[in-house]
Amino acid sequence: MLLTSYNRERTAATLLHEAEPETLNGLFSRQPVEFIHPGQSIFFEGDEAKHVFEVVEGALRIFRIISDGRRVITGFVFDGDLLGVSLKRNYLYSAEAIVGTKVRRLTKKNFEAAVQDSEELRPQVFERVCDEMAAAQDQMVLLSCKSAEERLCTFLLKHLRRAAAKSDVQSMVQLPMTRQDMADYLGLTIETVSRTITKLSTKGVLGCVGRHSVKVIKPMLLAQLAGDDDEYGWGDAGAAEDRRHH
Amino acid sequence: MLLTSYNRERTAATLLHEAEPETLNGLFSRQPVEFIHPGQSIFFEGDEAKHVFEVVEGALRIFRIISDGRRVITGFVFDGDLLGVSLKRNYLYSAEAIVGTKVRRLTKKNFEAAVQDSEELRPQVFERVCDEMAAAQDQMVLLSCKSAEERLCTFLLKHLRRAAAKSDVQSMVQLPMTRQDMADYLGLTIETVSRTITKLSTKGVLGCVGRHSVKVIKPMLLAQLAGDDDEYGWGDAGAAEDRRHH
DNA sequence: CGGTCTCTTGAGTTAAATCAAAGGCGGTGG
DNA sequence: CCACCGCCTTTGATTTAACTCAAGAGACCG
Repeated sequence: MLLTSYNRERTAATLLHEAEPETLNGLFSRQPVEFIHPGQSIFFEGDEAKHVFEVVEGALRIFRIISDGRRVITGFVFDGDLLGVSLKRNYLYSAEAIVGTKVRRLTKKNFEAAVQDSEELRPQVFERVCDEMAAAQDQMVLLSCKSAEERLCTFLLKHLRRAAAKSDVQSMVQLPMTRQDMADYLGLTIETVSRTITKLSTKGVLGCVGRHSVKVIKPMLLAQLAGDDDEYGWGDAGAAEDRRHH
Repeated sequence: MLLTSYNRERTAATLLHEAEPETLNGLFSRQPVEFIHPGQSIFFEGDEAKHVFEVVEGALRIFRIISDGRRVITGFVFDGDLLGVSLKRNYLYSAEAIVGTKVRRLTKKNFEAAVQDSEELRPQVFERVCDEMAAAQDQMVLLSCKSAEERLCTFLLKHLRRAAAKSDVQSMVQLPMTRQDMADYLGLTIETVSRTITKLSTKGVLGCVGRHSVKVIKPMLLAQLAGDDDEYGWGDAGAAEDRRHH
């Protein structure tokens, strides 16, 4: 609602028989790009969910403010991600740019109409929603029982994989968000985040380069410290020790 | 895979033009009912997600076992709920009956075919998935920053509302799960759950009746202690105090 | 009625939060 | 280009809510 262009939008029918390979992101390709300044919001928790957004470039934080004024970040979205797909009537969270960000939008109505009519698009939406659910589950596991160090390592590992997938410079991870953002995302305080990063740095797992990027020196150790053991253990099933928390 | 009946199933086409009002649960109405004993699983994390289940009666716990043997319960499902809708290829969690439970199943293939072809069913699935996402978000908020007391009150309140919606006896809440289940769901230990319930009981908020049900005596106070302030505060916007955690 | 399993209660420990202050990065203006 | 200022981050000291360990009490079953 703070945005400038009230974009003229193509109808669902127009959207359809145009793009050749029919990708979800393709739906947005003719929409005007909107620039969001750092700290600016694209919608607020409780707003009517009128639009679906595609992030073209940049990064946003997705968060809720709870009764006592604290902020919980439920996720970050980056270029290529969609925002606002799995919502009924209202946004359940606010979305705010972390850095200068470019987005495109479609009305929810047009987005859904286009998806409904396409045999190709429907499974793509389904897949995105499933991924979102899986991420939410992982986050619940993290918040339920991981230690501060495990949380940070899990977080960094996720971003390392993102970077690797985009074939960026090996082992360099860009972290556009602040320490406070990480704290609010990981269910920790800023001090604990800072101390834990320092500790990982001291251990030689990683090296900080400025405030917003780290170089991962020992990715294997990082993965081990994350405590996921990616996909249930390494075969020694039934070794349910009596470990409890942390 | 532990189940007995390898049900003959109607085809998607057959499923469709039969039920008059076309509800999601209606899809399952002709499927055979399967009985699940307490502690028995209907599927395991990692299994190929072949079926979608409708819970007819009873209660199940949905959980993951993490590398060190601990269990994280990501949700409970009760009668009327569907299980296995928002999954791609494999189950992300195990599902185990808490008490004697009745379920019906459809192959994922048939379920999805039936849904795809129906203008009435598609939005119903979408709504269920949205509710699931919303529940996951709420749980993240709970795990991120709520105290033990707030967690328990939030949990009890949710179950109180369930009971109220089913027009059961006012203020009596059935809790079929064990204290350990609650602990694994709320990110606490069994001792903390027990102590917190005792404290709430001492305060006169509720009274325990046996192990598996409580009588809520002061529902308003319970809601207050849950710390949700259902939908961002009561108007005093901008009163972001300097409160931090718990 | 006795056994087993679950739950409660107590005592002590700990990881992370809180409170407090110093350090350093980045932007601005002289 | 450099000095200053503000904000973010780091580091230190202390507190605390929840965890761990341990033992006893109560519910439910045959």
